[in-house]
Amino acid sequence: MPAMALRYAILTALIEDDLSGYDLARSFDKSLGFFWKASHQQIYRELKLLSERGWIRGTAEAQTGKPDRILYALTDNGRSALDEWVLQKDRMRLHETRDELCIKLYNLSASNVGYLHARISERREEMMRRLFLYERIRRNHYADPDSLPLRRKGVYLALMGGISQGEQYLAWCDDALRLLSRELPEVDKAATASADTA
Amino acid sequence: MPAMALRYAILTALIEDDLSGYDLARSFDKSLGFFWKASHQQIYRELKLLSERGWIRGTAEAQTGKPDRILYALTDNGRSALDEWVLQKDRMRLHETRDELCIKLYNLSASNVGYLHARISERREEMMRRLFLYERIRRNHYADPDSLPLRRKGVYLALMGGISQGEQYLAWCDDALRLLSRELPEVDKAATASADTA
DNA sequence: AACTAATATGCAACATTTTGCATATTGGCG
DNA sequence: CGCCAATATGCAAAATGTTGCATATTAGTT
Repeated sequence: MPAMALRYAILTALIEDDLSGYDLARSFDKSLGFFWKASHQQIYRELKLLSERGWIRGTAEAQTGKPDRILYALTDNGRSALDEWVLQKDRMRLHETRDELCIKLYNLSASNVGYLHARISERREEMMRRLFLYERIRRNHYADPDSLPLRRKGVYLALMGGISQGEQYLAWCDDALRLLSRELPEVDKAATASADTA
Repeated sequence: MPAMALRYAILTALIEDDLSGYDLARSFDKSLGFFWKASHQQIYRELKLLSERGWIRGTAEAQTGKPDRILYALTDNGRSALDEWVLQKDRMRLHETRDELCIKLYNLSASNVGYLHARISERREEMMRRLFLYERIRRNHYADPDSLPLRRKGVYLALMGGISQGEQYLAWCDDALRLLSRELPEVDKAATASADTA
């Protein structure tokens, strides 16, 4: 059987709560989604497969003020499939950044230094936003890690990994922006400076 | 036209040297490959397409002691396609870890804590090896970043990103291993301790 | 002389992810 | 009332990545 980590990410998301496809799509935009992204199409397709396989059970539910939705719950079969998967060998893909920006940096030149500076600034902003979110989750749910049940300690570790990686990324952005601004043509430099104070 | 970052990663690798498919496959195992991995099949397929499109030119070359190979060189068309791509909008995928291990951590339990501890140890080892490599490249080629030509400064930035991310990852592994060992059953704990000293 | 390893290239099938489109319901705004 | 936004679900095709196999050359080993 193939790797199909998304499948197990979905099962994992269903451990504590019953969720609809829509809920899952949104939760893959945060929390678990920090480590694994998925579009709603991937999720709906997978939900159908999991349902046919009997690993989850869907129940249609009428909602007031909104279209009906299907709430999915983990079955016993699904639960044990998940437990088995955790113990299965995974291919150790060690943090391949897979960010086009890195390749673009290999092409740094006078004609694109301004553009790349701007892209890194954007990423810095975006990471900042994400870190606020992480930190909020941490404060609200993981303030006292020692007192957490074992499973939540695992989630806590993943979260802390995300936070410290994010902080490292911010620091790198700052270094990169500093180096690049020294190479910026004077015109761009002025524009960037005024954008910073705006 | 689609993103196809691999295509441009290959062109980037050909900026300074002419390389064969085999050379590329190996260079995607280091250097550029820290940011973008590719199998030899992906590379050969792409080389053929790029060749047909006239962005690279392949020249068969007899070698003494080895089978013939095809050396590829960037053409002027390829060079300008690459320059244009750098300035094109990329989708900002912010460091999605995409490591199954993170999802598995969300499933931490007494029955898998030993297994997960072992997997994190492996990753720590692997990252250590990678960092040695990074550091060697840094010492040999980027010891004095200020004196580098502009393009190489970009490569330097990517490299430094890799190094500091790697160091952050090592620190996270240590934290995680410490937390997990406190949850290890006594038998496993003894086994882990003796493995450490071996 | 057969066997193994490294070099060097490639196809076909499959798995996975992304993109573009399509549809329906309800609530609020102007 | 018509339009827009959010909720909620889904198909089909294209792009991208992985796996398994196949082939050929040369060097060194058994």
